[in-house]
Amino acid sequence: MTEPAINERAQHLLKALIERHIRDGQPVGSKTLARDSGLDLSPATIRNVVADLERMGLVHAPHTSAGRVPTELGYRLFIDNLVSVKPLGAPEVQTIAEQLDAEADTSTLMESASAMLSELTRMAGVVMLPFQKHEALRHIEFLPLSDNRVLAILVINERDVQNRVIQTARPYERAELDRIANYLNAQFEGQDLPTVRRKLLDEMQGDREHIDRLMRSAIDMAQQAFEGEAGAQDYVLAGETNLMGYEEMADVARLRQLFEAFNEKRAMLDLFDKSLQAQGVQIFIGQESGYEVFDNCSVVTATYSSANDEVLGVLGVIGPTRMAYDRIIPVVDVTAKLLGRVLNPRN
Amino acid sequence: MTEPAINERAQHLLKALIERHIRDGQPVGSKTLARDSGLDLSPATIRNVVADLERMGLVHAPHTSAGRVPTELGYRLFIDNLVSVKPLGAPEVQTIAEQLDAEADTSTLMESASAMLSELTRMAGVVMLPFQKHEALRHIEFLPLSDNRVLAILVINERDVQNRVIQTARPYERAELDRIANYLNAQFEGQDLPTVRRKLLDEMQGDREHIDRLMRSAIDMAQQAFEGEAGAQDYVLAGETNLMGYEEMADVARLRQLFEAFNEKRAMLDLFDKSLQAQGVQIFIGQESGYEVFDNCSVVTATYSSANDEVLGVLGVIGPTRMAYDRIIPVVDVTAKLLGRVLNPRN
DNA sequence: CTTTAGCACCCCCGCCGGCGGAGTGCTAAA
DNA sequence: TTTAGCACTCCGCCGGCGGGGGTGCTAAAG
Repeated sequence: MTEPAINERAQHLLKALIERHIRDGQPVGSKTLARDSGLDLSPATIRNVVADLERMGLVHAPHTSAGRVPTELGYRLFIDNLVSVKPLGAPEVQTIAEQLDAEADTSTLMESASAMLSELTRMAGVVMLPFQKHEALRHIEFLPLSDNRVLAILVINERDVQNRVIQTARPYERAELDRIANYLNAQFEGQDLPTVRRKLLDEMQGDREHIDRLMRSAIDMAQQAFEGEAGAQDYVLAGETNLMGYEEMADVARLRQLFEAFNEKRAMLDLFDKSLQAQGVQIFIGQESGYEVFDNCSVVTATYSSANDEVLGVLGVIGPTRMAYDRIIPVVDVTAKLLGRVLNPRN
Repeated sequence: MTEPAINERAQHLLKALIERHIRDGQPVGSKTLARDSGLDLSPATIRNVVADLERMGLVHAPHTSAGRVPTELGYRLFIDNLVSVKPLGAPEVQTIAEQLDAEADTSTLMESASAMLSELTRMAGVVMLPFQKHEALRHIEFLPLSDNRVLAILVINERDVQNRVIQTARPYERAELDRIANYLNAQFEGQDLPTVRRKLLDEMQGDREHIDRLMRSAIDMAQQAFEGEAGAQDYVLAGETNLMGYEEMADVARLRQLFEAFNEKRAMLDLFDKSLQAQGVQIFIGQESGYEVFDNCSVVTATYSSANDEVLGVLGVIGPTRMAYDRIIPVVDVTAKLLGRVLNPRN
């Protein structure tokens, strides 16, 4: 039982069928297809071909004697081999570039990127926060609080400020904290966080008797300040409500699951992690994601990279599987490229 | 044409009707009401009374010869005069108190409060960020960035850290920035932000020729650092997805509008602002909010206050008008009280 | 005057059957 | 291999029908 060959003509018809279905959402029949496939074939012939496509699992009839609808497999083939991507026009690229304000701080930038994605695609836009692999410590500062607590302020990579409260064994004076901070700044400024963490660990391992009180305090505090710092992944989502506009999302129960998945983040982070394996645009169709909540949805992602081709993170959109891939793909692609470019100078 | 008097018995029946409707969501008929109103009346009598209630606009029949459903006016009367609030049990109060961790920083606290509200009520929980009326400047610090830009870090009220990038006329050295920060800290530490702003303005007005270069730079920078700082209101929302579980929210289009309102924040902030007029629990039923998006929804709010009865902010829940007010009201009330208590020590 | 039983009536809702439209698979001819 | 013809299938829509829940009115009882 050999698979029927999928010849040129069948591919062409599959393409026409999917494009048509993407446009109007209806099952596509042989007559319609005969009309706008471009090929000069009768409906009867087309029926034969489409029956083959069905046997191959590329299309599917919702019920006997209805037109055909693409299956996930059909979409897969379409995306891998058939889709003709429409490049974005220069003015559109221009607009995107302008929206991504190089002056803004990282999180604002992420937000405008995902807002843009959602606006351009009328679906939900997602931007995963960039990896902090190369977070360099810019500055550290301590402020005394009440009850043996100290507020640690870290400045990382030029302009990202983080702060946390740490517990100390005894109260510290302002002056003492300043000395500690000075020591740490002198020691570690400009180095990246993994390095700093490693060095701190080394210091700890060393003979603690032989290091002075100041250093010991400094190391203890720094240790606390940097801990838990190891990249808690997160993302910025925008335009979820766009998804409520699609009939294929009309089921409130499913919609709810989807939105809960957005809140819980697990599934999304997982999926976006996967798409880091390869560079460039990647597409997960329905079940391919491995998560039930994304049934009937596709996720189009792209990694964004610094000038030296180091992957900084990943962004994308999520919407119904029936989406206009020919337009979505370039939008995601271009946004990723531009975001990478804007983000680059700050590393 | 005088309004029919709403006597004791009619009120009792209205109460029973609304309680019943809240429980099962169905229109309530005379037979049902006769059974579980507690009064020993025949359905026929009840029909007469309920017809009066309808004339008064307190209940409404979805169609001829159907049971009755409360109107907004009916709910209003119910809430103002009839509802018997069930106080929370001590263990429940205990649980809430434990969830609100006094050690956490403000925004974490807001998040757990709204998560709690949404969990306890199975609706959406909202906590408006506390007013920063009495924000005291704790510490200010500057770090040089490239291109005549400076990163300003403000520590406010013990542990809230804010930062912004400011433009300067010329590049500054690290040492110079430190001197400026020292000057500002010496001058303003511990004072609240409005005062600081006013003093800065005064200094600006003064004869700029007679103040030295350092001070001038300091004032310019501080000016920039503090500007735009004037309380951008915001809130923390949790459990929106709970709302997707109610049949009265089954209409995706309306749901979408509601969620968009959550994102845009305008309507919500406005409504919460209104409820600051009075202390304690307040309830907006459907149209009363003045916003169409909240049709069929009720918003239950309560202000939370410091020990000296100064209102710090407001929190609440939003859900379908058909909600169990007897339970929701105390939950919101208690949460507000406890949040006020936890928040208090830090001012 | 109030309460109640009885009764006719009303409207919603779910169900069924018929019908038109769209599209299919098969067969046989070109 | 392609195509016309044809019988068939299924969906969606409409209208009719019946049952159930509930009402308003009337008249009698308290």
